[in-house]
Amino acid sequence: MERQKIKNILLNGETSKQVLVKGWVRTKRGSKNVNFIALNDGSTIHNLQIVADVNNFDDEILREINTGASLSVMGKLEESTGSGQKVELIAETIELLGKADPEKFPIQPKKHSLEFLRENAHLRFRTNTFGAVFRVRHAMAFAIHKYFNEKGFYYLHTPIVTASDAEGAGQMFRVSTLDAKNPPLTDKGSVDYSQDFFGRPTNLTVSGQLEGELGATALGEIYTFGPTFRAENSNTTRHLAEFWMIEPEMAFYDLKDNMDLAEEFLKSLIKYALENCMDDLQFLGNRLKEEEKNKPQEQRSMDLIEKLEFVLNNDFVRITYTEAIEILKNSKPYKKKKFQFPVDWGVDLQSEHERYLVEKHFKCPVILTDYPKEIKAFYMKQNADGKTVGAMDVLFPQIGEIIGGSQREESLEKLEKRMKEMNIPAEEMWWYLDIRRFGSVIHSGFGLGFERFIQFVTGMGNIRDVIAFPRTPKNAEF
RNA sequence: UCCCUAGUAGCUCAGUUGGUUAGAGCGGCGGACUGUUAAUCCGUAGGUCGUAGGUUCAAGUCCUACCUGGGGAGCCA
Repeated sequence: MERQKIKNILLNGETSKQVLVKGWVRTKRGSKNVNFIALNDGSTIHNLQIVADVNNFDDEILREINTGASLSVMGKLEESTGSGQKVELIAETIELLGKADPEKFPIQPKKHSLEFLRENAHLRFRTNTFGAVFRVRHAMAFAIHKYFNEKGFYYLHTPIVTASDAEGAGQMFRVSTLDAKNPPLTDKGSVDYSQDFFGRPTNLTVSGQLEGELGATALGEIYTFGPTFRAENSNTTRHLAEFWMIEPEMAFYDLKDNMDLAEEFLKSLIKYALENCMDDLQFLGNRLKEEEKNKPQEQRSMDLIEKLEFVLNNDFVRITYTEAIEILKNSKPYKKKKFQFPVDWGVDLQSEHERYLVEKHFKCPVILTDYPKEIKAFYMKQNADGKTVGAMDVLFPQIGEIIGGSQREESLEKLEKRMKEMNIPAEEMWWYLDIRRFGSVIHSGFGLGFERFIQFVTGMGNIRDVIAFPRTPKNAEF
């Protein structure tokens, strides 16, 4: 007999039919004559209720059906006489596939703190919350590929190991096969990387963008979706040392095209989540409400599903950096000196400023554009005013910057000049400059932090709870 | 990296101005129960109070250092 998924049975199972299911026990309840087993197989957040007549089974096997144990159950699907579920499985045979010692299995049928579950990341998939998060995460990854594929973008695999350290996106992880205790040295006493595996210093990538531009200026539109590594000592709810990033890069796109794409892209993902993950989103929404029950009203977040629908149905606000500075200077917290950091044209916006704009002033996702060139990367399109560059950051409530992107400088001359000003070694990046030498075109792109986006969709407050095995400073367990 | 905060039973936490033998709920185990919904009821076991020093007649409680977690900031996605 073929095994059926619980999702399928709950959706369109026919009563009086013989079915076979396999899964893990969430709880077992019982009385003298009958035992109820909530079985979950990961296909859905919902459990299938198994009804076991005590008289039909050995005491031995019933005793070993504990939370966490795995079972194979065959029986007849029937309408449930109890409330809480439409159908239930009247067990005829139960095979205990794997025991779970109730004294040792850490996941109990009760509420666990997210901190505790993080320390049991290998088992936390077995909880409702993490089951929901990882099903949604999968759906979003799939929706990303679907969106770009339908738009004619090509999925480009940019390298994980890179020799360029000029990407300017923070500290990198060194990749080396040299003996760390006793590395070969040059005459001058520094480490001789010419003897290393690649014959030069190499690192894990901090961005696939530069290689992405090479692909885009031939294939037209590409995107990357891969792991990214930053060796920053960041200890926040929004940072990981290893995270996943989506980086589309498009030839012939100017900054406005870039913004249009970013907005349409985000909305299509949210739409996909609402259409395909409603069960899980509802659970996550309730979880969030429960968690925030003790918070004062004004600190509570909007209902998860309402929030997603709101973002889907409203245009993102688009303003320039200069306009944002004006708004901040006229704001109440600025006048009352509530901001901790200064607001002046030329300084980078702090999270408190971004939060004010998004959460208080506009109450809506905001795209900020045209930042001062001094606070942005060398490759961004230099605007005619000589002061700003064609950058765009998409700011979301609670998460902050979810997308960072720009139109890229396509003029070889201007780019080389800017690199010189910023002390970026042009010789090492000859390949990056070559696309400006040969058939240069305007082009744009952006990077979406996948985990930050999953935080937004699931309402999870800590980025470590939306990736299976988080890598953070001092933590690489599992 | 900086600031704040926490670490007591398997989990979540209480533990008074330092004072005798360290507490609860949940979970586990044993039993009861006519179909339960994180079932309920009765009983029971379970602790090097994060680690190392120090102050004191006396430290879970006070002090110092370190470790780990959480929140915030910076850096960024």
